[in-house]
Amino acid sequence: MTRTLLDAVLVALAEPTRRQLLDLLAERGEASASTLAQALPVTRQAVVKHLAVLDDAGLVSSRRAGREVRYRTRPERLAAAARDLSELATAWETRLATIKRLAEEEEGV
Amino acid sequence: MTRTLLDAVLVALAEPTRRQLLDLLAERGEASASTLAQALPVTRQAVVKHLAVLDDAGLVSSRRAGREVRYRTRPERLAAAARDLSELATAWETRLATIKRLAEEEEGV
DNA sequence: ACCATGTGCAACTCTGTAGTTGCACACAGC
DNA sequence: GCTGTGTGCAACTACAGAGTTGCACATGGT
Repeated sequence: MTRTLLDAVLVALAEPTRRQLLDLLAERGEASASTLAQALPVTRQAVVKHLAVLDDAGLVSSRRAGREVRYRTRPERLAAAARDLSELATAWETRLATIKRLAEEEEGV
Repeated sequence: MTRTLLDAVLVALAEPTRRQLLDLLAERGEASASTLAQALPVTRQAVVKHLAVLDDAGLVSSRRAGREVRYRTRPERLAAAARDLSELATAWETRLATIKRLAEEEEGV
């Protein structure tokens, strides 16, 4: 189970500002913390912290380009998280179907 | 866009205790707050609050049975959230692919 | 060498919320 | 009727994290 990683993704996505950052990054392809901060009602430092959380969750990656650090999204990681949730949903459905079947059997006896 | 609903789901799932509650519910099919609290290191009241959050996100439903209230998971809502995230991932991928193509064209000039 | 811009680190404030306790009410069984 | 157990509501505590400010360091351009 990639349980710990999925947890990190969910925590990262639970924050509105972080989702906004991801939107901006998806839009621009690549951007620095300073540039992103200009488009948001928060300081650069706040943006840096959010990007760190997103990085821990694997949702963004960063590279140095001269004196600035550029971030970009990592769609595969989000896709993986989506798959994990989908699997979880399927597991629940199966469980509920089994319970329903058992209930009907008991009723039949 | 079911953006607001997806938000609620993400916030709900970001909490470890809430995910545990969902696990327990998926396991048992149906359970009351008091019963669930016995399996967790928190009080019934804490469980009730968490269940309220999960209910707001549409991840669980409840029904009265005599003097107790029984909760169960709603797999369709989780599945829907998974689909939304998947679509988002696809959108990012498309965007990145476009940017990459543009970069290569410019390089070609 | 100097200046402008971008980043990194640390300490601080403050709001949200997870969790608690205490008590009142509701229902099932005796 | 009384008593168990389960639920509902309200006030409170406490901690995590979102955001800030201030300053030091690094890099590119002139």
